[in-house]
Amino acid sequence: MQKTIQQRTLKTRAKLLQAAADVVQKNGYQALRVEEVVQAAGVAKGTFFAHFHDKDALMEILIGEKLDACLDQAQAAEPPKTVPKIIEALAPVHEFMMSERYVFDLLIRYSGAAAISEIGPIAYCFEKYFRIVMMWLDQAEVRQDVPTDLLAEGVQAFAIQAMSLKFCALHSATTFTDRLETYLRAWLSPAA
Amino acid sequence: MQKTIQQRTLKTRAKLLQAAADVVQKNGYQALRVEEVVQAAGVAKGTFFAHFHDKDALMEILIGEKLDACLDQAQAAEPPKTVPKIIEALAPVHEFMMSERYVFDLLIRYSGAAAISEIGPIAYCFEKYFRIVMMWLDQAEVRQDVPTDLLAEGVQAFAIQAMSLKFCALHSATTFTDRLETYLRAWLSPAA
DNA sequence: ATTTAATATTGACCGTGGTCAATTTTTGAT
DNA sequence: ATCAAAAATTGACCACGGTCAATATTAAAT
Repeated sequence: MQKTIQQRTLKTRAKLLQAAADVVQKNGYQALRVEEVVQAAGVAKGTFFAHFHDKDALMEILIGEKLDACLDQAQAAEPPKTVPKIIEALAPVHEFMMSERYVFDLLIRYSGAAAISEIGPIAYCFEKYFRIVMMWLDQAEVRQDVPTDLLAEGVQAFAIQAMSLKFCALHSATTFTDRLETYLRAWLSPAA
Repeated sequence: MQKTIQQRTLKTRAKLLQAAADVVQKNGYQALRVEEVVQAAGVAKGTFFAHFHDKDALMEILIGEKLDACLDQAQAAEPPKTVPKIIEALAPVHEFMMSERYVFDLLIRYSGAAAISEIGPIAYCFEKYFRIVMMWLDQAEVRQDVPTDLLAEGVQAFAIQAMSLKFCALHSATTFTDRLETYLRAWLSPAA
């Protein structure tokens, strides 16, 4: 079983990705139409699905790339040691995650790898988020009666909860940041 | 502005809901096709959309009803006072929420009311979940340094996190119950 | 009983994601 | 250079959710 990847394959894929990025740039993720992408890329519709399993797979790549960049940005800063600083450091990440309802839903849907053999770009980002927070917590003034990895998982859970509520009219009295701060203070503060 | 609802409206709606429930019974939620429902109900496709804004709206009703019943079941039992008992009491609820990937995704998507004026069945259930847990926690041996409503929100957040990971091949080593127990012990235990 | 206005139903039609047999292009062997 | 097998591309076609102008039915007024 041999598998030669032709040059044009890479070219076509690049064209599709570029075209898709352009389309997103114009109207956001939610409004992206496969038809529009293939037209902009100058290929047939079937070609799209020869390169990406479905529309979601393309979205995973586009959104994953962006999210990965946000995570890099967060990681580049000085490791935060307090709850407000942690929230501040994660701000670009959370901001992007909440930028569109569509984006948030897709992120949640693909946050876990469906199969071990194939970790998608978004599941990878969630792992990265986890690792970054864990590293921070290792050197922050937080409760020590619980393992750091568990604390980091909790931060992720609370961040998602706070983001969920952000899209919820019922709880719009409190801002995302304030809510997350309340959560994390209760979760991370050292036992009195 | 008067609005007379005709008798047949109620009848047609009931027929559609019954037909939909039957279809779900046979093949689950994920596989439900609007076409199949209207055929089983003996009405035209347009009629369906005169009664429900879209397919999701029907799903919200069907899934919301079922979830509400599960919550009633949980509430009927003796108020649990320990973490394992709480998890046990919530078991039927979580079981249903995880019964299908499709169900879980839809629940998350509609967990927050999009508009204050119109709280959907699922958002209502999430509120109910929150209220039940809060009542339990008021009389349980849990940490007292944090308001009960915040504790209850946390339980919800951790439950969702644990369910998410249940669908994730990467974290399938631990069972849902074990994971949730770990989370809740760390979150609810009184400060040492 | 008729009329009329409000309400409900219909089904042909559309938009969009996704499929696949047929065709074209590339690669490697001779 | 020629040819055969593998790989990539094409676009007509399908599935399914959703729309809407036309039609049918109901309820209330006379």
